[in-house]
Amino acid sequence: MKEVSEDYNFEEIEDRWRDYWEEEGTFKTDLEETENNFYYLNMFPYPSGTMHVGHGRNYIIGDTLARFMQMKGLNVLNPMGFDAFGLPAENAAIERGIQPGEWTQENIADFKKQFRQWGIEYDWDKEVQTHDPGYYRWTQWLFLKLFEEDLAYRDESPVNFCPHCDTVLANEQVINGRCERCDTEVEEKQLEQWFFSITDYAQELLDDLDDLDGWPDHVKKMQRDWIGRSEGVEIKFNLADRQGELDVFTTRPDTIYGATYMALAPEHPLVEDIIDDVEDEDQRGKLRSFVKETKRIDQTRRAGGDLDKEGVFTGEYAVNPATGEEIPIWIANFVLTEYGSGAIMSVPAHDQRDFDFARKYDIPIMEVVAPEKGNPTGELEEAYEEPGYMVNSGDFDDLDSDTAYEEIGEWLKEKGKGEFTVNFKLQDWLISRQRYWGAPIPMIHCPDCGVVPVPEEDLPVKLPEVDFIGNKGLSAIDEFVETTCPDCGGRARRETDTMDTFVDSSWYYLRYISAGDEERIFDPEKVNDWLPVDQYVGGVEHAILHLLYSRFITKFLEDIDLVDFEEPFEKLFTQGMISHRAYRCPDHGWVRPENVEEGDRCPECGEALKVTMESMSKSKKNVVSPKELIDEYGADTERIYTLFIGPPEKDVEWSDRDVKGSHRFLTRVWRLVVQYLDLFEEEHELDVEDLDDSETELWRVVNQTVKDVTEDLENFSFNTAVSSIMELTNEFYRVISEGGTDKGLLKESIRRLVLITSPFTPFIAEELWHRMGNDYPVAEADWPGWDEEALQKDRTELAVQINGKVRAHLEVPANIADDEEKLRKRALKLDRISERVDGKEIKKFIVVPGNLVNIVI
RNA sequence: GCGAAGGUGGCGGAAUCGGCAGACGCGCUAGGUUUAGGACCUAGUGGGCUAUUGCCCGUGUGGGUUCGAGUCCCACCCUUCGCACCA
Repeated sequence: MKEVSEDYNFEEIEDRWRDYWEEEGTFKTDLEETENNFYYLNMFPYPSGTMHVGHGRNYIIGDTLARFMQMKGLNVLNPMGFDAFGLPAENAAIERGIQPGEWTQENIADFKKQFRQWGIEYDWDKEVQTHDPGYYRWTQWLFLKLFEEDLAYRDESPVNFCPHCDTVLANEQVINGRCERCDTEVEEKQLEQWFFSITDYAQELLDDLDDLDGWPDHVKKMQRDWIGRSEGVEIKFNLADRQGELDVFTTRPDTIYGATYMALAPEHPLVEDIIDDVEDEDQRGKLRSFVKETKRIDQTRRAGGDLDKEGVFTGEYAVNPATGEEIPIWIANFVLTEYGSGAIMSVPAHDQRDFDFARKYDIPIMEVVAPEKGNPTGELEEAYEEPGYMVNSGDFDDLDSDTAYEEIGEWLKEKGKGEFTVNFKLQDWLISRQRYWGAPIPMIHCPDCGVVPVPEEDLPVKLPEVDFIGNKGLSAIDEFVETTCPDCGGRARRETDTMDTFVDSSWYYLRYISAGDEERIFDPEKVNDWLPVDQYVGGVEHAILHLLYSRFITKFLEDIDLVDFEEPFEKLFTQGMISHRAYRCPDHGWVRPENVEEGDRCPECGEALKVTMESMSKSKKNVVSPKELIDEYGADTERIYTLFIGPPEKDVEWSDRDVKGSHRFLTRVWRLVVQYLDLFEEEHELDVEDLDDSETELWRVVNQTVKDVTEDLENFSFNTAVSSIMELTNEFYRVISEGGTDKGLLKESIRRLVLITSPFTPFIAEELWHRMGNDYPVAEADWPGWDEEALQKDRTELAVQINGKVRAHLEVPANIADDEEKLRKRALKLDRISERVDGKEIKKFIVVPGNLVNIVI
């Protein structure tokens, strides 16, 4: 044993091994390998600003798992890249007068530095950056393929437009209906834009969720809700006073006899026609202003449901195809233009929304479904939305409503007035952005040939390099816009929209396999070897869009025979966010934790601060920077604390105080191992037979810990894995203090301790591993196994209960732990038991082997 | 409003095929060590009563099932997240 143990100098240690791993190529992956492949993937980041300890969670989890699986003998691919296009880069560029690419590259360099500091190792040979022309060339290629298959099309759609800035705004740039820059009221403008027909895949995207056993249920639920499938009937209503029909979608065709009015969304095409034909000027003006006002109100608020129902009567009527009656057509603010046909038949008796509206405007309420057969409720206080029996429905009376659904549907179909259909909430994917910093949509507008795709061989359509001062996107750059038509060679204009960045990220996981390939989007053979991704990990905020778009693109690629799998991500894990205390003064805003005065008071005014837990963000001044933390404690401490802090799927609170405990643990590991390094310079065999009781117990705990940590890592239970290793360390100290000295035992136990610690805290483990005489990276060592026999105890302690309450403990040899007769005898001999049991009848004697006995009296 | 997850010490959290609640860590208390502080080491730490052995209570609330419930069932309260006029 060494007399003086060297201090744990994490700074020196961590510096040493970063270069070593890089030089050794420890984490390079051979993609030609086809056996034992494991594709682990973290969602790639948007490189903006600098990372804080909250960002670290995702990557620390990934690095820990990748190292673990590598030691288990898997050929692990754990790549990283950057989702580099997007608005913040463009804004930063406008503010600073530089290229968005410059800003992005700086950030990427920062991110890489941070990964390195954390000891998070990637095979950078496989890196992808979505703003690299070598990447977005294939994003554009993908667009062309979709266009070829008629899955990319142009249509009119509203955009947010700021008349003051003369520019289109993204949704997040609109604050309360106003431009975030100049506070001008935002206008809605109709523009021709590009869409992907994701709705063609709606059913498939829904059905295949059932096969994703490795996905969390709540994510699948969110996707199901988002897709929003519902079955119903599309019904045609004749108009009373004009040509044409009014189409509506309903899930309750059985209630058609109760349809007492129609309601149109203000955007419905019929609305304009009707208003134009209104003769009374007052009335026309009234309708106009209602429509205008309702449209003006922020769409999201309208869809949000917190508005009172309002509407106006158009003066026109439709004919109920069931009753033949004329029913009024209203324009109503609660009808959504984007769902169904933007018009509904209203059945106030059996739909609460229609009921509220009818009450407000005195529209008749006709009950057509009664809870009991032939027994209508009469006066309704609220809509009856349950199934029941038909009344007031002509020939369909007394049928149960489910049967009526089918029969009325069929009847309408025969009359040519209805069709069974399926409706989805899912809309086609609007991919156009009127922005500079994205992948240009590779299309050309020719006055003679129309809209023409850029030939594949002309890709990429590169972003022009320009002085970056404007904010109008590509349309303002003449040398980009002006081109020639690939078909006729005449003068033509380029499409100036760029693609939504979700397009970039919908296929990046495929490109890692063929990063840098200039001939094709990827090598299908290798992609089929490696994908689907075995384990995907990222934030739950991407539960819907990113994952749905990726699934869509994968299904499309499967349809054009480029891949042979239908789902990109076999297993999915969504990790929670890290929040941190945030202090806010009512007068002076957010205050940095280190500036807070005694008693949580504001340093400016001394007022009591409001303390809340908030996700880390610069604006709330509550970010914890990895740099300061690592300077004080080292990267290993940050890593293990991040994993120890709580269950990875849950949101957790960062505590600067608790970090100390993790650091203390590493110091204990360090001291423990360093003092026994001498053992590794000599031969010492472990012979389990030679151990005393205390030493045997250590050996048992070593084996148990290896088992627990292995299983915990496989189950994403990092917090309990870390606590097991802490327990093992405590056990070492216990044995040593009790005089345990078996050299074979200590040597082998310490070896295993270092091995199982290494995925969590790779720097300290690598250092100790090398000091133990190994000359290759610990990540290339084999993950230790455990000996089932060593897990068994010789003696075991049982609780002795009387009527379910623990009254005594009994230590017995393990081999009689399930022998009822012997246990009964021994238990009854205990003073504390006999006192209570003597003279009473034992009604029952229950044995839970190895655990407890319960005497019922 | 609908849906999901969850309520466990002073704090973060363990333990759910029903079987000794509170592992591990923080904090706190006492002692040791140190020129001092920090760091480190040892012991203790759910609450109440008790000199101690020990007794009673205890996992959001109230019921229930069971020899035995944090865990299962019923009702309710609260928190967080997601969805939210989808016809």
